[in-house]
This record gives sequence, C-alpha cells and structure tokens, in this order.
Amino acid sequence: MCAEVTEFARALKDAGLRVTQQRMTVMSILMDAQDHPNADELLSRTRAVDDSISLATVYRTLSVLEEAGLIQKLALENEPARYEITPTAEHDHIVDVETGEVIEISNEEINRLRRAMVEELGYEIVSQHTLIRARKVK
Amino acid sequence: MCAEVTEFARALKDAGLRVTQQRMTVMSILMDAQDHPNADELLSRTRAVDDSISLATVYRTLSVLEEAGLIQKLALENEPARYEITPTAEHDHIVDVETGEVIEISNEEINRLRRAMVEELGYEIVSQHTLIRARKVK
DNA sequence: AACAGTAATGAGAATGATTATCATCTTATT
DNA sequence: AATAAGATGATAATCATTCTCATTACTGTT
Ligand SMILES: [Mn+2]
Ligand SMILES: [Mn+2]
Ligand SMILES: [Zn+2]
Ligand SMILES: [Zn+2]
Repeated sequence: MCAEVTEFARALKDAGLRVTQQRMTVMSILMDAQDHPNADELLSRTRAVDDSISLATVYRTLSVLEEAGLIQKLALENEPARYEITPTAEHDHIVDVETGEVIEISNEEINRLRRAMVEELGYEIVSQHTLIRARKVK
Repeated sequence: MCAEVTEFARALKDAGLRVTQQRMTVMSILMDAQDHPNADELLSRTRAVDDSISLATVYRTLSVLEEAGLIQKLALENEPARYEITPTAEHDHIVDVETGEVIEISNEEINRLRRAMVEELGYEIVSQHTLIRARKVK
C-alpha cells in the first residue's frame, strides 16, 4: 500500500514481468530486511505472510529481481548467497569471520577510483562488489 | 626443483602439513597458471602430471592451501570457485560477462583506503576481494 | 464479469559443486 | 625397518540451486 510497493509493481511491469503475490511478498520482505538474508531465510520470512510460497519460487523470484536490477546477490565463499535491495549508494561488505555478521561500508572515493579503472580498460560495470572477511581486533 | 618449490615445501612444513606429491603437484600447477582455474580444470592439469590424483584430493589440497594462506579462492556468482596463488600485490578481478574472461586490476590507493576503513571499524582483514562483472564497451 | 492465452507457481526430482567416509597408502619420526 | 598419524582415492552423501510438469493466477480482451 505504501509508495515503494506501488513503485515496485511498476518496476516489474516495466521489466515485462507479471505482478504476482509471491514477487510482491519477497520484495517487501527484502525491503523491510535490515540484514542480508539468504534464500531459505527468505523462505521462512515469506511463509510468515504466505504459507504456501515455495522455495523454488523464492529462488526464481530472486533471479528475476536480480536480472531486473532491483536486488543484488552477494556470493560468499562458504555459505549460500545472500540478497539485498539494490542500495541507492553502492556499498561493500565486511563479513565477520567469527560471527558471520555482515557490516556495510561505503567510500565514494573507492567507488570513483574503481569506476575509473574499469572504464580505462574499456569496460562498463554490470555489477560489482567487495567482500572483506575480517576479524575483530581485541 | 626450482627455488619456489623448495620454498613451498617449507611453507607446508611451517603450517604443520605433510609434503605430499599431490600437494606439490597442485601447487606447482597453480604457480605456472596464468589464469584462474577452477577445481576440475586443476584436476585435468594435475592429471597430465600424475594421472592417479583424485578430485577429492584437489579439493582437499585447495582448502588446506587456502587455510595456510598460500592460495586464494575466488567465489563467483554463477560458476564454481576459482583459485590462484596468493599474489604479492593484492589485486581485484573483472569478469567479462560475455566471455567469462578474468582480468586483474590493481590500485594501491584503493587498497589503502579499504584497509583504513576496515581498521577504523576495529577489524583486521583476513581476506578480501573485489569482483567486478563488466562488459566491453563497443 | 467471464475468457483466452500465457507466464508463474508448487511439489518434488535432478543437477552440480563440494564435502564426508573409510579402507588403504605415505610421510615423518624413531 | 617399524610405528603412528596424516593423506589419499574411490565413492557416497550433502546441500544449494535449477529444472520439470501439471496446475494456477495474471493480464489484456470481449
Ligand atoms: Mn539460513
Ligand atoms: Mn571447468
Ligand atoms: Zn549490503
Ligand atoms: Zn588474480
């Protein structure tokens, strides 16, 4: 009912996709998420709203939303992929190797430098992310 | 026989690991590699040297070498992980989304800024990598 | 509002990368 | 050479993700 939801329905239509209950549910869960849930975390959250949604649909929805540029997939090294709404300001992630916690960091200067390097090589960025595995210094 | 190989045997010992034929083979293949092979690419290259090596051993060796800090694993979004010798100068990767080609880029300023941000948050970097999916501009 | 066409879904099977098991073989040490 | 511990090869198991297919739900049109 809120503005973002209407906006999201429009984004789906613009991408030539149908506006389904399942897609709306997954997307709204992701909009509310303050963390970076993986597919089966999303399944359990969506099931609190619609208990008939399937894991296959969660995965299909995630692919489709990613291709439409609405969400981003984070490929980690030793655990299932996590997802988040495409952030307005691009940011990178620190994964605390002890706790698994994901922390967001962002630095415009880094983004600028990175973009410049890629352009210099004659490429345009499709997606990009930095994953830092780190441990808290005691 | 060359210097790096002796060095590598020492690195294994220092890590409390046995120096096996298979580990030496996998490591030397990686040292010669100019690309970023995945596990089964490594299996076929190692089999050209030792045709009895198994895929399980390739994976076990890769884990062990990664834990020892001798190699790095690159987690991609839609294909099996790739591996490379831990580079002397840290560098990032562009994956050409059309061809799958991996290009290395490196920028000391970015590394510096990134390290500073992580430190400021009270963390120390365990590993880190930037993956840029990009397409060639025509 | 009912209809037709087609995309999307749910359930579960299949796939593919990676890890685990276990008997056998190597390595390192005495 | 004998020993003990670790590593390997073969293969089964696991787990995340994708696929199949019958059924259902959107969407544009009557
Ligand atoms: Mn989970
Ligand atoms: Mn391959
Ligand atoms: Zn984030
Ligand atoms: Zn590299």
